[in-house]
Amino acid sequence: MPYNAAAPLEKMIEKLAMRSSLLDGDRAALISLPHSIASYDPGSYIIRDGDIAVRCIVLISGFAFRHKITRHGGRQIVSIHMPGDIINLNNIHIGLSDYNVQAVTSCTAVTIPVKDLQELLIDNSAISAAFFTISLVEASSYREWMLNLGRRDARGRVSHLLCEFAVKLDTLGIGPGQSYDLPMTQEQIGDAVGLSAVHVSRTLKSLAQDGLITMNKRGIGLPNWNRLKDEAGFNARYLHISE
Amino acid sequence: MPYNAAAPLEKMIEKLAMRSSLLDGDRAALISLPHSIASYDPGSYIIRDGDIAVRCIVLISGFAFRHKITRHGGRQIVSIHMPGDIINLNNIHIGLSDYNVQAVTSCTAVTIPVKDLQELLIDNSAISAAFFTISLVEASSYREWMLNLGRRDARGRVSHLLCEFAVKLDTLGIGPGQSYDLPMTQEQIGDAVGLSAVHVSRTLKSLAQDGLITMNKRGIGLPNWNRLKDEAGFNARYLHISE
DNA sequence: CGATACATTGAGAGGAATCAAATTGTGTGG
DNA sequence: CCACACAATTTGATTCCTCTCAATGTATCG
Repeated sequence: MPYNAAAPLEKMIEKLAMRSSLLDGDRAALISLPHSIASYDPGSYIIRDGDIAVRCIVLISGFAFRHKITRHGGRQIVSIHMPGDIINLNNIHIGLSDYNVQAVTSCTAVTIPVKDLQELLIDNSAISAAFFTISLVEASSYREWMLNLGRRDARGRVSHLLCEFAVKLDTLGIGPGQSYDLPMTQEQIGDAVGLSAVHVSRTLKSLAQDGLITMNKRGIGLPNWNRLKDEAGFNARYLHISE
Repeated sequence: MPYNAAAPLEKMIEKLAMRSSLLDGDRAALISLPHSIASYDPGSYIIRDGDIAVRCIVLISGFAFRHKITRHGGRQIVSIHMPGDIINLNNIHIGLSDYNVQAVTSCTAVTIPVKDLQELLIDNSAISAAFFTISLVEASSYREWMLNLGRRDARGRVSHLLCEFAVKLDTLGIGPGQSYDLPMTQEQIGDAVGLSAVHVSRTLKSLAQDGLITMNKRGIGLPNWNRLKDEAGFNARYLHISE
């Protein structure tokens, strides 16, 4: 059952289809890509800065993030990835990794030889356009994160991250929109928004006190989506989820 | 003289060729793209956040930057563009602009209908790969900027920007590497690295006092490239200039 | 029940923002 | 060549935000 065996790739295909219309033939071409399954423990590195990558890795379950580290040890998380994401999209055309990818939770992934993907892109312009578009949307997200890091205060930064998470989980059909499990420690949140873990704690508490969010354990509740969005200056447009 | 008339496109083609090997046929296909010339005054907007763009714009001379603005008026410059850059690469596949582009100096540009570019990408996989790669390199640069914004102090941020400028100008053959004209005000530098103009002034002075740079008017001298690189934690790898 | 990881809280220090003012640079026109 | 206006930079004083350090609280798990 080749089709069934390829079921994991469906998550990636759905993401691609969100970005560019794919015909049945395109889907079949994607499913027939040679690939294998890998799994990763929480905290383990999937890719290391400086690696030469020869396989593209598609996250199937779990969460992972990309990060970079300064010479002084400062860590910056640059993106957070969910099932269906290609966690090293750049390696399609650039061998050298300029970031680390680390599993947040237990992760399973599909790995595909870059060579095979490149050949597919040469043969199939629709799929090529879909991958290209994914990369352009990633860049859009990076721009919004830069705005967050450079020009918003602590409350704005944290609430913006919470908003983005809510919308992306909702798109995946994971969270109900009202509340969700945040699979990150406060230290990781801090590394994503350029704050210390301590200050993230304070900021979350402050947001909770003002009724913008509720918290229990790792769960985040969004009792007042509009006020949270307003605090964050959040506009989902940059995610280009539906045009 | 169709070839001559298309000379402006050469700048873009060189940048594409840096990223992916182009054959003579590929170059001919690019040169034959329909296009027209536009020019922009310093400070004028070339693209506005929210626009639906139907033409791609290739900078031929001058400098421009992309920026985003928060609800409270905070501005974040997310990238700085030089001759040969496509200043709205995302519009190849995404119509809606999520950022502004503003001319820093007087600029001339070539504009190409998106539709024609898309058709070219469908027909020519080598050119498609080159554009895709450009986008991936942009993303790499964004990641480095995020690290700069989130996890470096004022001196590190400013010196990192100066290093990036030096390397990019050098690649273009504009600066001699020892010194160059920085075509940005201190306010613009601040908006690029997430600082106030006042603090940029202080930081530049501090760098100059320590002998890392020299300053006169808009000119920046780099008397000690190694020490500056060290201060910035700069490693040009992320620019993927030569693999 | 300790061991460990994560979260909370407080005190203090420091970096950068803001506000305000002075200075310098740049260009224009008389 | 000077006077003027305007933009950009520099400097100082003050305030505020966030960090660091340290201590404590709270789960979770073997």
